[in-house]
Amino acid sequence: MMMVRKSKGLGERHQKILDFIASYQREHKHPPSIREIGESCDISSTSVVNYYLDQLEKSGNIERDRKISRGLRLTVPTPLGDIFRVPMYGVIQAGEPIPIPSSDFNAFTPEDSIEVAISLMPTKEKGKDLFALKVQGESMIDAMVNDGDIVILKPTQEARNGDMVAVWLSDRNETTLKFFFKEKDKYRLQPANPTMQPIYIDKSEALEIKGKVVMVIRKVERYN
Amino acid sequence: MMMVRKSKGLGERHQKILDFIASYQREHKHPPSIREIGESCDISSTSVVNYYLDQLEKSGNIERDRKISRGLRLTVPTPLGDIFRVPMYGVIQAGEPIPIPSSDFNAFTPEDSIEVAISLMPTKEKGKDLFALKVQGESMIDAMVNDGDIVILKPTQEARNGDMVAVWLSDRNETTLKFFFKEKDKYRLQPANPTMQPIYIDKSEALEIKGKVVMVIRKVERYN
DNA sequence: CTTGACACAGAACAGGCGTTCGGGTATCAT
DNA sequence: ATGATACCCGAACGCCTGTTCTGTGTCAAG
Repeated sequence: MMMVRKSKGLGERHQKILDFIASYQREHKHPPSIREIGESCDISSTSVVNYYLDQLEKSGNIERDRKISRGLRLTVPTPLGDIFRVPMYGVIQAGEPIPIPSSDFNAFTPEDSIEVAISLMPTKEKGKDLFALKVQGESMIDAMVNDGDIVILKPTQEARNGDMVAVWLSDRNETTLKFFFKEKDKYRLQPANPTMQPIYIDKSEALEIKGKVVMVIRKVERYN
Repeated sequence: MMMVRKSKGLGERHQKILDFIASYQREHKHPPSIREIGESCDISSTSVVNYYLDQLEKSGNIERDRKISRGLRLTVPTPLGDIFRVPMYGVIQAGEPIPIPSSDFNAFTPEDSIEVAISLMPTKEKGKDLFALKVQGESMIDAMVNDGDIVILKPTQEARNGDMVAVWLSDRNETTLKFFFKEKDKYRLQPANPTMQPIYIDKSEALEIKGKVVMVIRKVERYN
């Protein structure tokens, strides 16, 4: 029978070392030395630290530049704090409902995500629940959003006046992006294009706010 | 009279060291040592490298952790390789010419720049000469570009058919963003909004292409 | 011409740091 | 009991690296 002294994968010691590297890196802007890891994790011998680092490297948790001082870094969690990864959940188009993320945390694949510099994020909208959709079709030109644009949304069912929202009008079977205003007995949906007229939705009509638009990104490719 | 051996600020050597640190960091994921800097920049003595690093630290270009191997990092240009810094050169609006960067390298202040994740850059358009402009006014709605949007441009005087260009029509005293097509005896400037009609510019008219639009970023704020 | 700031070289020092080696001590299967 | 395995210690080795000190040549100012 196999020995089960440690739960086969990462032991407590491994995790502690990983955590220390991350926090040390945040604080000092550079990785710790072997001896510093040892002190922090109550390991009195550098060889033991080295022993664990070897394992962490084999298991893919860290990378090491041998022979180079402090030449180790975390691989998995992308410690670089300047970038924000937003999962891409699909497309948004006029005739289809908006694919919003399921309530539980589904592990999103990094392949299907886009990166945004956090300095570009508006108004500290840095909630971890943002998601992105790719615009399909030219049905949202009145929102100044073109085919192929990427819209970044924050899932919400409520909106404040002036927010740009993604709504599903089930009566009309239509998805649209508009600025949202609640008025006396109706909702006013104002296109982003100031030359275009708003549409009014009676409160009796179904209006499902699916998310708030935070950002639009357009990679300008060749005209087709 | 003052000595003018070096142009008072950062000399050529300083810049070379700064560049080397950035490229080394990108490649090795950790900063270079003093001796590595020396080899790369043709400085045979570590003391001279140290001498320059001291100056770069005093001038605020780098930070150093003394006594610690490779304990230096760039402060200003964000050496992390996943992000791209684009200088912001001003505003673009219909009635004014486009402020293109002066041909010589003018040191841009990081305050007036935006960061873009490198993974967002279209089609390897990662030339170092990109610049950004903030759109002022609602005169470019036919290009699907709204007031407050940020356009990222690549300076050029020529365009291929289908490129989206920023042009200055001196006859009309107008700046505009359009898709560019060269036809028999005229230029066709096609709005991004497919519901709008193109305008035609006779080749006798002055048409100055100032740059190619690479990307448009819109931070969606509250409607005003 | 002298002075002094400046840019640089070279060497030496000392500590930082990764590496390695010989030796321990548990736990578990045979 | 015995060996295998995992875990751990301490010390030594030696390169890596930042630091510092002495010296040299240049150039502008007094």
